[in-house]
Amino acid sequence: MTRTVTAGTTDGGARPVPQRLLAAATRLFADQGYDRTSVQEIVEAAGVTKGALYHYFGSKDDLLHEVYGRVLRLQQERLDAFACADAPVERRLRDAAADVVVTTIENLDDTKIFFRSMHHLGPEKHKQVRAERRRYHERFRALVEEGQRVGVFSAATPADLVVDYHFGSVHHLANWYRPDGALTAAQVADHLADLLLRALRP
Amino acid sequence: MTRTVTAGTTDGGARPVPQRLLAAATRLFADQGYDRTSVQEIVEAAGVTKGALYHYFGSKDDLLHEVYGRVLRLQQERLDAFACADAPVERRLRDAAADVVVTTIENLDDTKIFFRSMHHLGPEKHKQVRAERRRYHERFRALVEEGQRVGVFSAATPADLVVDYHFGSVHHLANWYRPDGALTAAQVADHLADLLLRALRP
Amino acid sequence: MTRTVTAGTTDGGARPVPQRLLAAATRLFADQGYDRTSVQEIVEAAGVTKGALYHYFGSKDDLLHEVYGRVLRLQQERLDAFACADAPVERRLRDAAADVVVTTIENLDDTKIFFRSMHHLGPEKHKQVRAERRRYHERFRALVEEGQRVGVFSAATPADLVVDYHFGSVHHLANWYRPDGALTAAQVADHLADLLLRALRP
Amino acid sequence: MTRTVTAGTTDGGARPVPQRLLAAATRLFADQGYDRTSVQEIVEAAGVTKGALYHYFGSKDDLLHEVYGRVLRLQQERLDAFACADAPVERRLRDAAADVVVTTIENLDDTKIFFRSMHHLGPEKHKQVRAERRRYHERFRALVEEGQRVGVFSAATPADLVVDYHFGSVHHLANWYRPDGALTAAQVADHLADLLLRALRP
DNA sequence: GATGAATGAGCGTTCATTCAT
DNA sequence: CATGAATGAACGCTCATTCAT
Repeated sequence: MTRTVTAGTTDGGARPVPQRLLAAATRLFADQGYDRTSVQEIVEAAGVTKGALYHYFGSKDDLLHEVYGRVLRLQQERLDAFACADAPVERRLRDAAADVVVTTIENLDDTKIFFRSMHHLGPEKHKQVRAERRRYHERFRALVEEGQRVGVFSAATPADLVVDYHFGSVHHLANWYRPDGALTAAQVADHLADLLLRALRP
Repeated sequence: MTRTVTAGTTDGGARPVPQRLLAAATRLFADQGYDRTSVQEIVEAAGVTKGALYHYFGSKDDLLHEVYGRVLRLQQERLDAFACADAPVERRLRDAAADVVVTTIENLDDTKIFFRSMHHLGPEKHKQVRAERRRYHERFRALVEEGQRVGVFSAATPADLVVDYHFGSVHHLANWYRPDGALTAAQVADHLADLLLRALRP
Repeated sequence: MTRTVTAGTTDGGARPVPQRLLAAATRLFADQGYDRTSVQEIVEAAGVTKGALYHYFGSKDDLLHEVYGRVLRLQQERLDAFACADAPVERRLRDAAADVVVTTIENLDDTKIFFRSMHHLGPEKHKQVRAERRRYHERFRALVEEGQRVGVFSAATPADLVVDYHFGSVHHLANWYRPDGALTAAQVADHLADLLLRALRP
Repeated sequence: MTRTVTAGTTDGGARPVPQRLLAAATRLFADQGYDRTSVQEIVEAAGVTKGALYHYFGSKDDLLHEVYGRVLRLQQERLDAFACADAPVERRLRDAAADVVVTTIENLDDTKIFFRSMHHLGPEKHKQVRAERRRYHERFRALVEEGQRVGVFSAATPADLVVDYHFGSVHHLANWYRPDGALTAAQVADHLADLLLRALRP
């Protein structure tokens, strides 16, 4: 029951309330988990009251759903761009595989939320997110299958499993990657894409 | 599925109370998440009362900690066995990589809990689990490094990253693997170990 | 169902805003009760915004008070007309008793609100309504007493009690009368007036 | 989800907690209405905490349901006793009609709640209460019909309507009867039963 | 060893009302 | 005239934990 947001606040150039709420919720959900984050904490972090939150969002669950919508839209768009590029399939897969790593690292909070809190969505929203996730998976799988068909990738492993293998490592980034660590996002992306392509060598 | 009776069973033939509680908690935590599972649900599922739970466990948190202890112990033991085996390093790594997949699938509930509920542990228990997890990671990494040193594995990718790559896919199993799906645990393990080894080909 | 336009209608042909609000509130209060009806629901049903409601009415409470005012005025007027008619007292009482039944059934929503929501009015409005109600009661009682005095009605029962006996059954209509039931409003009115007159036979 | 209450408190001879809660709720519901009475008020009046209330009752709604259960049971039992008595039908109806007045006056709070708050029950409980109420109505109607059949009562009015006529006045008692008024409960009962019987004279 | 009544703090949510525009 | 964002207080309810028995 998300209400459409048309205008923002005017007080002193601050970001509009719904965006402030979404940002606060994203950070808190990622840090503490969905269940451990109270609505009170969110509104305090955003500097508004509960009433304001429920003016823009139908429920705490809705807030989570919005986060999912944002990250799903972003990733799908980027994947589409790479998959449709005019390049050999091994190049397109490599670029897509590396890009999802970079994008994930740049939005680590969203990713943490994505994989840890999916089951907190109500059944209907859960189903919707799973469907969008599925589309994403299949787009990626199509690339792998294309490469296997034309013979540049080994067909020893089912394409589905290959996709889950790679996404597993992407998902796992939220568990170990630290921005102040030894590797930049681009370096990690390069290595992980490399591992995928090497694993697919015929 | 162990049936070892260690402490005072009162109602002849049933498993002792602490084990019944642990089993009930494991299933419920995996199905609904730690926060969504009430102590009341656990004791009802185990067929005891709250008093009994608090007799054996100091807190709900303790219950979770016990689950972690069990799975960590199990995985460490198995890895140690494979790592110390008398075989070429590529064989030892392959066996270890495949075994963690099988073990994970056989204990999917524990794995779900492991990755989704770590942040529910209190700080000191959290630290303890992370330390044990680290030891496990390093044991595995040592195998990769050994292979790289002796030249049977490519050294293009840092060993740490290789380990996280593989464990990412293992962790991800809880998100997609279904016992009634197309592939058996052994087949999945074979494929994933294969992908790892192929990615490491010099 | 009046279509009298008293104040600034803006959107050609629709009833003015205050009347739309009052009608919406009446229906909702009767269906769900005063407390279960939110101001938001009322304004949505009336097709206006909250600001508009608070422009015309001081509070939600005010809305309820208006409903009371309308029904009280209507019933008092009708009773006065029957009581002052030029006819024998038994005829006048009978007609008045039957008319209040018909009027009540024709405005069942108002009646539901009347008896269920009186205690939701603020103290001074409550007192005011009770006073008007009292006047109505006394007007009716006067008819009974008149008949008792002239001997056409039995004086075995105090007139006050007779009035409450009849009004009890009128009040109760909202609990059981259904427009699609076996009896028309007129038939019910006839029967109830009959019972009253028969009970008063000397 | 009412839990069965097996034992009470031991501190100082006070009534057990569930009974204290029920008594407090009854009084408050009658005085202020169901919606206007907060759970907080109830527990404060009963001298316990919310947790205690929810230990014994599944919901606020449950509390209301218990009140209904008590009054329905009581009235049905009394009606049954009078209806089955060994006496002419006019005597049995008169006694039953008078008794329900006395019982109602003695439990005016319950009656207020009964007629004003029925629609606050959830659909399932509502249906159940309506069914029990229906049984009561039919038992009473059977008495009227019996009298009409044997000719001691006029058959001019449908028996159903006669019953609603009388119950209307009983229901209405909560709106006007005051214990410190001019009439005792027995006197009011006598008069109202009288009116009913006189209305039914052939 | 085990019970279950009771606590107390906190939860997500609702809502009549206000007020700058 | 009318809007709708925002408030602030209250709501019904949950739950891990304690403790007298």
